Amino acid sequence: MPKAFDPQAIEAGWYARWEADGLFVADPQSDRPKFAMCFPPPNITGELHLGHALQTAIYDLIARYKRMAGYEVLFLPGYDHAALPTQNVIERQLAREGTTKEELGRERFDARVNEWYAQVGATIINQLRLLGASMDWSRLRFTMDSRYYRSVMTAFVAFYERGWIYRAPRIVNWCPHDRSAISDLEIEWQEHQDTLYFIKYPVEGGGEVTIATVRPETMLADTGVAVNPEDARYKNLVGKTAVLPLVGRKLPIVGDDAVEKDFGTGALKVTPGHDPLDYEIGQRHGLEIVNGMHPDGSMDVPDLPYDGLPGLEARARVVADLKAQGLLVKEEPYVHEVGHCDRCHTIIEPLISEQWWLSMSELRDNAVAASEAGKVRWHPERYERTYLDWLRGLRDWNIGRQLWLGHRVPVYHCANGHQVVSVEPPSQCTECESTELTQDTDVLDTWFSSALWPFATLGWPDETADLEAFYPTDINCTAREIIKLWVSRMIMTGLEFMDDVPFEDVVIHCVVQAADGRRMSKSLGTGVDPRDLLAKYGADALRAWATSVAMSSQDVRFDESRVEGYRRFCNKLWNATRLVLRTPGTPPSESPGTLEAREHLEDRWILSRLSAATRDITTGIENFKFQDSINAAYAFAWNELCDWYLEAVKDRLREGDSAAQDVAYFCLDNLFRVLHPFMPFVTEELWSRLPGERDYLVRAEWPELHDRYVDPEAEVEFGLVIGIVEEVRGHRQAAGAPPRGGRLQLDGQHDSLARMAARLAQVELVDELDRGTPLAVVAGRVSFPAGAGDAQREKDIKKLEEDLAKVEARLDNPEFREKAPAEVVANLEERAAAIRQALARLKGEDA
RNA sequence: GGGCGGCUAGCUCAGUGGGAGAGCGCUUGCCUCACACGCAAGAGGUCGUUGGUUCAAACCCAACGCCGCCCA
Repeated sequence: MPKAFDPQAIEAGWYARWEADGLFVADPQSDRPKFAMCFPPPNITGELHLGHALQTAIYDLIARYKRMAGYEVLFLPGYDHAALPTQNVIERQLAREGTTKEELGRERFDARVNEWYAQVGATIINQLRLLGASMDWSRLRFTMDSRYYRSVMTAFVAFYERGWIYRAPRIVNWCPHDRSAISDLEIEWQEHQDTLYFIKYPVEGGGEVTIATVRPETMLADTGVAVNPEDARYKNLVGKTAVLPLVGRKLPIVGDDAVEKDFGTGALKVTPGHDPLDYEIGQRHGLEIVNGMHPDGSMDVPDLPYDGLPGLEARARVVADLKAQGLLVKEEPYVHEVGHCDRCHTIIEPLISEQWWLSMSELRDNAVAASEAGKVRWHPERYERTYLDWLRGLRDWNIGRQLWLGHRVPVYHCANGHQVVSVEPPSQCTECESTELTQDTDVLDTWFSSALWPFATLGWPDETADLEAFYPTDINCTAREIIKLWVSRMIMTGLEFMDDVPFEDVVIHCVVQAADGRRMSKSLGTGVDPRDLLAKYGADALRAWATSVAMSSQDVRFDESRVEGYRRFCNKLWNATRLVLRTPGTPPSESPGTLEAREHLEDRWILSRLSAATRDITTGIENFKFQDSINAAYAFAWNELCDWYLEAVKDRLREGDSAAQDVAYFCLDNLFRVLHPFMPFVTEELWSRLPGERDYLVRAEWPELHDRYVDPEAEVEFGLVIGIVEEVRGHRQAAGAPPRGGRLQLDGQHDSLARMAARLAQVELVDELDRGTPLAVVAGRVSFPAGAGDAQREKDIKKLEEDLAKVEARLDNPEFREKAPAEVVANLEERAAAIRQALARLKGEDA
């Protein structure tokens, strides 16, 4: 067995064996209780990032734990076509090649997309394997698979037939680069240094009104002017008509409460075609809607010199012309938030557009009711409120996108203007029997298809065995920002089509930031590639780190040294196993387990600690407090098993003592089991090296809590041994004595413990100290030949005296004695006594 | 403007009412026949500020300050 742990040497081999032996394939017919999770499908835009690694680690730890705990586990993988981002990636590639999708045409573009799917899909799958994700690859799903496609179409048609899908013109967020509507959840707000322009609009019958705007080019589509009816400055203008400069259009002046008196001049130009608030004002006052923009963001103002100009150029021309006409009153610097497409970073233009909408009223109400009935539990709980607040204010969902990539809306238009909606392409119009049918060119918002993920992946709308066995799934784990985009929508569609919530627990994990607190992103150069970390530290270390931070109450800054720490932990496990394995003689045939005849204190102690650790690790996972689990396992393995137990039994092991072997193997066996969900590779490897017939650790049983090994007496006694050893070492080092040697005098009360301590501390036991300066320790006195630690003793005495003063001050307070619980008072008194005793020994008085 | 989270050791973070913790880093001594990816011993913190509740506050309440996220 090599001296050091090398993750690269073992990881690929184990994953291949697990997969080849079908350990992750779920059986819907199994008698075991079912446990299912559908992995959130990563976007097929490229490689997985550190956030995916963290999420995968959480999912997989739960999957592996449940598998060991006796469940039939389905952990279903897949990926998402992510229409808008993927189209962006491919368009960028085409641009580098000097072409465009329009030049390519639909058909060749589709071929190109399919190539991309194959390539990136393979990359994603490979990365999930490298992380050790125990996914059922036989059930791999892609949102563009033909089966999945049919699920999406079926859902659309079902909604349509309920009358919830309709087409209507509304203000939407338009990305001029992608030439598509996007969701308001896909907008990034950035602060811009802009200019606020003050422009005079003449009023018919004399006078003028000055408005303020940061987007003067949109004035070309103005259809009104609005003022607050309470505003004394403008009261007399309401009902009059302004004349739009540069255009000459007549603009009714209306009074509307939505106008802020304090902004700009208090008078607002109203552009219902290009601003959501203006749209509402326009609706209230019956103002005309003018669309002044082409889909690519250039101006659509026929007969005006600005027609066809890109937005910013039009702005410059408009401003120059206004200035020339003396209508530009002034310009002021102005800082405000501007919306950008979160995929291509183009400035979003609100514009009026005809879109497909899904009515949310009933879906929303059902989802709210389900939540209020407690059918979904949130971890941490506070996210339930965030979710509900958003849900209650939910408006109809724009499900249409004007993209080339995605699920085409299953709406077919016939030559006579009829509309047929059908899962399969119809051969003729249902109304006029025309066979000239063309499919609507819109595709669906990607979230429409991913909203169906927990049941479409299981075969819906067919009544499959998987659906029967595994729906509803159990847990969904994701980042905050996905709650609205995805989690809420899965809950709504699950209730609608499956009549049940898609999962019972929602686990929200933290977001990993760069070390300097900035967002991790490739474009900022702040990203960390998980593959580099895997190469340096191994999958186990990366996963252990991920699970230790995932449930932090706020986002965490990435700290590579913590990943490195877990690699060292793997190495520690490796070497602890080496130590036990080199034990001579035949290992106990029935190990682990025949541990009833325990004579040695250290055996009783470590088994008691093992029981406590197992309990902490198990409850940590059950309560989604993964950091508690990994911390408990780490502390047990390193600070108890390695630092104390193995040190204490080294001699026994060397002599082939079968009880010590038995306990040591039992502890390692159990430790590898409870660590397996966190660090699957190294635990599988080491477990397989333990003696005896062994199947895979993947399907070994989760350990019981071993209550019979809980042994408070052993914990107290071994605690004393530890105390003596630490004190001896402390004094020895303070005295500048060599690491071994010195003398310890027995006190007659703790002699057997002192003997064990003397062995561990490598100090000589004597009946009577004869020279050197004696120093007191719990079980006697210790002395060292050279120097002796007077300075240390003085420090110790001082510290103890301070402690004692604090404790006594509290005990002297009559109110404390009166009102505090009796056990608290007793506990404090014990502490005071212990400190006094220690002081007495240190001062050389006999206690 | 509203909401949420955070402020604890040099760094990254645990810790929900009675003795301030971990990992890494730092100092010192050790290649002790599992491990130098190690062993041992240490140093280091008025728990953001100010009030309040309580016999007792890092923890509960209020206000404020700063950092971050979400929504408008």
